[in-house]
Amino acid sequence: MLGVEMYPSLALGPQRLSDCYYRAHVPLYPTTCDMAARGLPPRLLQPPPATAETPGTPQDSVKMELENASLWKQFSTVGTEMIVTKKGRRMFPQLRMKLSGLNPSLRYILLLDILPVDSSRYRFQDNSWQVVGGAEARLPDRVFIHPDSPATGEHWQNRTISFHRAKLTNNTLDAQGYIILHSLHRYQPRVHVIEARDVLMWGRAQHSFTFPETQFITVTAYQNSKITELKINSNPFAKGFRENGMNCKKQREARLKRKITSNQEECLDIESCDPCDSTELLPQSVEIPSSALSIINTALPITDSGFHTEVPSLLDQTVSDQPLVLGQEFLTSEIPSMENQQQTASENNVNNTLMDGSGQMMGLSGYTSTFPTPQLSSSSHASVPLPQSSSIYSMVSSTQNSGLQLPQSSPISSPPSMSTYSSMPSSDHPGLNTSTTMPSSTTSPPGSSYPPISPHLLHSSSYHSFLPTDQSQDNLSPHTPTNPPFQSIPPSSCQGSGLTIDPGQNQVDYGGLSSSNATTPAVQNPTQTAFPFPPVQSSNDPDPTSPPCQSLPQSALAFQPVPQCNPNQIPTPSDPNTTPTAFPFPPAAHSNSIMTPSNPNPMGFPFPPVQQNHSHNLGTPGPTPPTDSFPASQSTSISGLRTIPEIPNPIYPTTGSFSLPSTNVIHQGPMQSVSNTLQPTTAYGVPSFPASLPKHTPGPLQNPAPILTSHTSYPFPTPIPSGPHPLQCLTLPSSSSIHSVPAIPNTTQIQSTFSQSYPNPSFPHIPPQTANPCQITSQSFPPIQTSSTSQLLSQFNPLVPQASTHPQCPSSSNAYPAVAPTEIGTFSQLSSAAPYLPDMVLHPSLLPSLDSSLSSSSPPSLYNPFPSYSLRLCQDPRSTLHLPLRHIYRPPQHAHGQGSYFDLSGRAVF
DNA sequence: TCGTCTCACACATTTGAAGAGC
DNA sequence: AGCTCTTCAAATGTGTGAGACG
Repeated sequence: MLGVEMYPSLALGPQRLSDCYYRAHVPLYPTTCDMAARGLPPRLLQPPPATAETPGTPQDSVKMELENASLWKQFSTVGTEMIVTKKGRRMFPQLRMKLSGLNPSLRYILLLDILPVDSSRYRFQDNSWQVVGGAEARLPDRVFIHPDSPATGEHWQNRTISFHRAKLTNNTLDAQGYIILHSLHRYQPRVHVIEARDVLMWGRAQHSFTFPETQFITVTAYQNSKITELKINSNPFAKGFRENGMNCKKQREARLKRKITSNQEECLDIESCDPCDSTELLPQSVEIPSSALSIINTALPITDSGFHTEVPSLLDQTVSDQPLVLGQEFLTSEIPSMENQQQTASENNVNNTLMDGSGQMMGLSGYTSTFPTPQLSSSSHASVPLPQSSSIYSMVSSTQNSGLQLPQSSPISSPPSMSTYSSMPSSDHPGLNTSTTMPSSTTSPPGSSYPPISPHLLHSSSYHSFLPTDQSQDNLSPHTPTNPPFQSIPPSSCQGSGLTIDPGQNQVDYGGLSSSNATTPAVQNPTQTAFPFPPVQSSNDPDPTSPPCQSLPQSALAFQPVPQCNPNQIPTPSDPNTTPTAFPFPPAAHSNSIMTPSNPNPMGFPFPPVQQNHSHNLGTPGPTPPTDSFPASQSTSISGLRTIPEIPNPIYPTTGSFSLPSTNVIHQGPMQSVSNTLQPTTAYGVPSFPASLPKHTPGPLQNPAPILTSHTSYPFPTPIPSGPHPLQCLTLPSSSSIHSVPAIPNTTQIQSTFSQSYPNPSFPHIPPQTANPCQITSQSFPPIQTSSTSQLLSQFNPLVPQASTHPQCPSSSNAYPAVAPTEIGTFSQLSSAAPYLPDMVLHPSLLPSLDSSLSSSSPPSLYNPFPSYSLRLCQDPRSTLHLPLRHIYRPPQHAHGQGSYFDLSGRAVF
C-alpha cells in the first residue's frame, strides 16, 4: 500500500517528509458506522492473530522497545492524560523507542497512529476515570510519519526514535495534519514499521507495535492532579510550574496578588485621585502580596497541587528522601535528561534507569494507595500491581484464548511489585465489552476509576508486530465481514463486524478481543472488570440511533488495541526495569496467549483494561517471549490484522495488494483460515471491520465487503510485475479505521482540497495534467478502509478501484463526521482533475538529507538518501494511486514541525 | 448548576539567525 | 572564504485559571 504515492514526501527527501502531510481521505464513519462502532465491543478490534510467521523473514526479529517506558508506566499508573487543543498539542511523555532486528540495509518508514481503545467516553469522577457514555463518532484517522522516514534499518536502530513532533488536536477541521482525537476518549498509540525496499516496494514487511502503557485519555484540561504533577515534574517545558519555578503556584499567586493589589491601587488612585492616598495604599498593597506569598508558601505544601513541597525541584528531588507519591523522584531526576534532548541513547538509558527506578517506586504501595485503585464494581479486582517488569506478562501469558484470560489477571494481580492497581481483565474493559450483559458495565463501575488498561496493553513491551504474511495480504480484507474469522459471529451479534460477538455474552470471538463476557471469566464476573463498560456497547447500546449491527463501531476497533499486549505473547521480562520491548504483533498463534486478559496491566494502568481478546491470538501465548521480541509472531501476521494489519506479506501475494490490517484484510481468502486463527489473537489487531461493517452497512457490505477487503488489499499497480505491489501490501491496520470503513472520501473533495489547498508547493514537479483520471476513478477508489493507514494504503492501490464504487462505505471525505454511505463520493474528480499526474519527480537536493532530518535526536543520516528513489509520483501509469499525491500537501507548519501526517480520513483538511 | 472547552497568560525550552573569532 | 562558536530573538511548548458555552 505504501508507496511513494502514499508518501511522496519520502521520495522527495527528508525535508519534504517533514513538511508534507499526507491525507488520505478516509471518510469518517458513516454515522451508522459510528453507531455501530459504539455498539461493538472493543474486542472486535483485536489484532489479528498472528498466523504462522514466515520463518525466514527478517522481520521476525524486529523488536521495538519503549525507551521511556518507566515514565509511561508512571503516568499509566495514574491514568495518563493527554491534552488536546485546537492548535495541536504534543504528547508527553513522548513516544520514544528503539528498534532492533531491522535489516540495516533496507529502508523503512515509521508511522504513528493512534487508535481508540474503546467506544466509550470517559469522565473523571471521584478521582477516577469512569465510562459515561459512548464514544463520539470516529474521527478521521491520521498517521504521523516519522520525519526520518524512509531511513535504513541501520538508521533506525542506531538512535532513539521519537515521535515527539506528533501533535494531537481535537479540532475535527484541523488542517495542520495533526492527529485528531476526541476529548475524553481513550486511545492507544501504535507504531508501524514498514519496509520500503524500494519506492515501489513498500510494505513488504510491516510491523506494528503498541505499548499498553502508552494508552491515554485525551482531555482539554487535566483532570487528575497527579497527572498534572507528573507532567510538571517530567516535562521541561513545564519547569516553570515546578515548585521552584517562576510560574509555580506560589509565584503565580503572588503575581496575581500583586496584580490585584496594583489594580486596586490604580482603582483607588483613580478614584481618589489623591496622590497621598495612593502612597499610603502602597504599603498595604505591598504587604498584601507578601502576605499572600507567605500564605501561599505555607499553604502550598498542603495543597494537592503538584507544587507541593513534596515535589521537589529537580535538585531537591534528587536529594529528597521523601517518597514521591507518584514516583516523582524518579521523574524529577529523569526529567532533565530526558527533556533536554532528545535524547541520546545514553541519556535515554540513564533516564530509563531512573525511570525504572521510579517505576518501582510507583509500584510501591505508597503510591498506589494514593491512587484510587479502580474499584470494580463488585468485586474486586485484584489489584494489579504495576508490572513494571515484563515479567508480569509472562505470568499472564499464555493462556489461552479466550480467555479468558481472567486467570491471567490473577497472575497479574499477584505481582508483588505492582502497585495495587486493579487491573481489569481486558475483557472487563468497559469499552470493550459489548455484551449486553454488561450493561451495568457500561456504567463504569464506581470503583473503577480508571479503566485499567488492558493487561496486554500493560505490558510495557507489548507490541504487536504484524508481519505481513502473504496470507495476510490476501486474506485480510479489513472489511470483509464475513470472513471466516468473523464468521463465527452470530448474526445477531453485530454481524457486520466480523467479530463474533456473542450476543448474549457479547463476546466477540473475534480474536483476541474477545471478550465475550461469557467467555471471559472476567467478563462473566462483573466484578472483575475494573473498567466500566462503555455504555455504547453493543446490544444494549443505548444509543437508539446506532443501528444494532452497525455497531461496529469504531470503538470496537478502537478497542482492539489492547490485544497486542497480550501478555502471553509478551514476554515479561523478568526485569522490570528492562525497557519493555515492543513486540511485533503476536503471531496468530499467540492469540491464545494474548488474551490473557486478566492480566491486568501489570502496569497497573488505571485505564480500564482493554479487552484483549485475544482469544484468538491466544494461541500463541506460549512462547511469549519475554518481553522482548516476538519476531516470529509476526510472520503469522495475519492474525495481526489489527495491528498492522496485515501486512503485506513479505512474500507479496501476487496480488500485491496490501491488505490493511483492517479486518477486511483478514477476511480475505486465505485469511479466512487464518482469520480464524487470527481472530483470537488479535491482540491488537486491527479490528476487523469487516464484520461489522459489512453487516451494518447495508449496501456496501455486499460488495463492499469484498471490496473492502480488496481495499485493504488494494493492490497497487506497481510496476513490479511480479507480485503485488509492496505498497499494496502495506496495510496499516488502523484498528479504528477498519470500523470506519469508511467510505472513501470523495475524490473530488480530496482533490480539491489537496490540490487546491495544498497545491503544488510541495510538489511542484508534478504536472497537473498527468493526473490520470482513469486511474483514479472515483469508482476505482475503494472505500476507504477503516484503518487510516490501511486506508491510505488502499487508496494508493490502483486496484482498489472497484471498491470505490462501494456504496457501502460512506465515504466521502465529507463524511467526516459521518458520512452516509450514499454520500460516498467518487473520486472522479481526482482522476481527471488531478493535478499531479506526474510521473516521476526527482528531488535530488532533497534526497540527501533524509536521514539527517528531523528528529533532533537522530544523528546524521547514516545512509545515502534514497538515491534510487526518485520521486515518482505515478510510477505505474495504471495505478490509480495518483490520489495520494494529491493528498499530500505541505503543512502550513510551523518552523519546527517535523514529521508528516497522513490523514486517513476522507475529509479535506483545511 | 455542572461539565467541558477555549483563551490569554507567564514561563521554559528549542530553534535558527546573526555576529564574532579563528 | 569557510568554519566553528557564542549570543540573541523568535517560535514553540507547557500548565494555569478565568471565562464562555451548552
